[in-house]
Amino acid sequence: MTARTDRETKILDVAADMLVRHGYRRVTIDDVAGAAGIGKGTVYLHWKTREELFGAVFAREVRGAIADMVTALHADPAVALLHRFAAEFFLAILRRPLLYGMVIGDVQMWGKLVGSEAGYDGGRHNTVMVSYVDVLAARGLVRTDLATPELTYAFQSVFEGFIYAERTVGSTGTRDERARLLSATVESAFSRPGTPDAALADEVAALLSGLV
Amino acid sequence: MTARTDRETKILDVAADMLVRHGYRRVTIDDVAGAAGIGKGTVYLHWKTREELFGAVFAREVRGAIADMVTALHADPAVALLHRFAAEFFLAILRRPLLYGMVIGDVQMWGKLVGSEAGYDGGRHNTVMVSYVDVLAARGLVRTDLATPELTYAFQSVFEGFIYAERTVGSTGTRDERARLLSATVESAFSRPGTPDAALADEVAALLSGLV
DNA sequence: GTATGACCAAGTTCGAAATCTGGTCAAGTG
DNA sequence: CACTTGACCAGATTTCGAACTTGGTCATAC
Repeated sequence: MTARTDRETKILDVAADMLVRHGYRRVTIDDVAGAAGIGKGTVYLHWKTREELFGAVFAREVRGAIADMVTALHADPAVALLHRFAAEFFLAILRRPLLYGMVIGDVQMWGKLVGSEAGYDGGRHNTVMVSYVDVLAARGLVRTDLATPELTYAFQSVFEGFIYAERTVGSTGTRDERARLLSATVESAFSRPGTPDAALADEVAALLSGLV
Repeated sequence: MTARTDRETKILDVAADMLVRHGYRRVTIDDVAGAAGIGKGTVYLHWKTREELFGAVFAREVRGAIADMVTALHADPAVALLHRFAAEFFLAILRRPLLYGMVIGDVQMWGKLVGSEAGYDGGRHNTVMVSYVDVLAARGLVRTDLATPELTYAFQSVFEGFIYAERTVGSTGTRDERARLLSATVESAFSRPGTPDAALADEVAALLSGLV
């Protein structure tokens, strides 16, 4: 059955590539099948509709970014700190044009799938972020004068502000420098000193994995 | 000549109202002239093109928001502090649907005028913000471990992040509470303790007025 | 000198015909 | 028999010219 999985991977690779290059509207199932070297009907053995196929492309991007975060958390538990987390996540998104396109709502790229929760539950995302911040709060790693929901809202606003600002060409310095700027901003805005251990990193990684 | 100015005001009032209600595409010069009780040709005695008319509507919104800021600065010099400034400006924008629509790039509302610098110079806006932050830096009212351009970039990212977050319905609390949350975020992220005097407030007001 | 609305060219909308494409499934393949 | 395929079709999309709308002008009216 691994041949089937390989084929699935191949189709998603092709679809992702064509999405980046031509955008949702212009990519047909025939195109994808052709470029993958299979018949159109075969695509439908994997996904019931076109929307589901592209939803799967998106879901894989999300899984990739989360996997990056989990890896980073294992390599260095300090990534569990809100400002380190922000910088890593920022880069994980910018590294993936399709993910970035979805976050900024690029209609040319994602067509009607923008903000359609295609293969991803935005409400769950929010819940997970609140839980994460709550875990940090319990360990005194974030400021305590703001309730967790407010702090999470503020953090997400800051984070998305930096993501959106990437569109502006007049950006300062390199992408890494902007990640560090985000980190410095989040650190002084929300973080409190402390050193996370592996257990905390695992807990955060587990939370993220719940986003599958 | 004041009759002419009155008429201009009337036309802009009508055009602004129709923009909010129907959006750029649906508002014709005939509509505006009709609702203003004048002939179509008369509109063209004030602006050379349709685009210029709506650009003037936008420019007036900007002037209104800046006037609010100048008033606030005079009423309380502490508004010159970055975090106070952020909260005031945030509310000044949200108070004006047309301005808010332009900031978030509402194409339905502003049509092709979104991001077209219609009657407003975005580059100048940036320059002014850098100058403002520089003034604060010179007085030790913001953190000094970041260069002014970086600090300004970070501030604007945070600010716009909170503006964009307003679109999300799942916002916490009231608009004023979110303004205070923005203020608290900016304060700990960028501000340093200090009390501005009237001279500083005037200086900042003058900078803003340069944006006409 | 000032205001107007009939007028016109350029742009937009409309509708029907032509084309394309998501999704199915009978036929083909190994 | 399990799997794959592409011809096929209905519904969606595009095309294209005709009908209509509207930005902008200017001769006329006041």
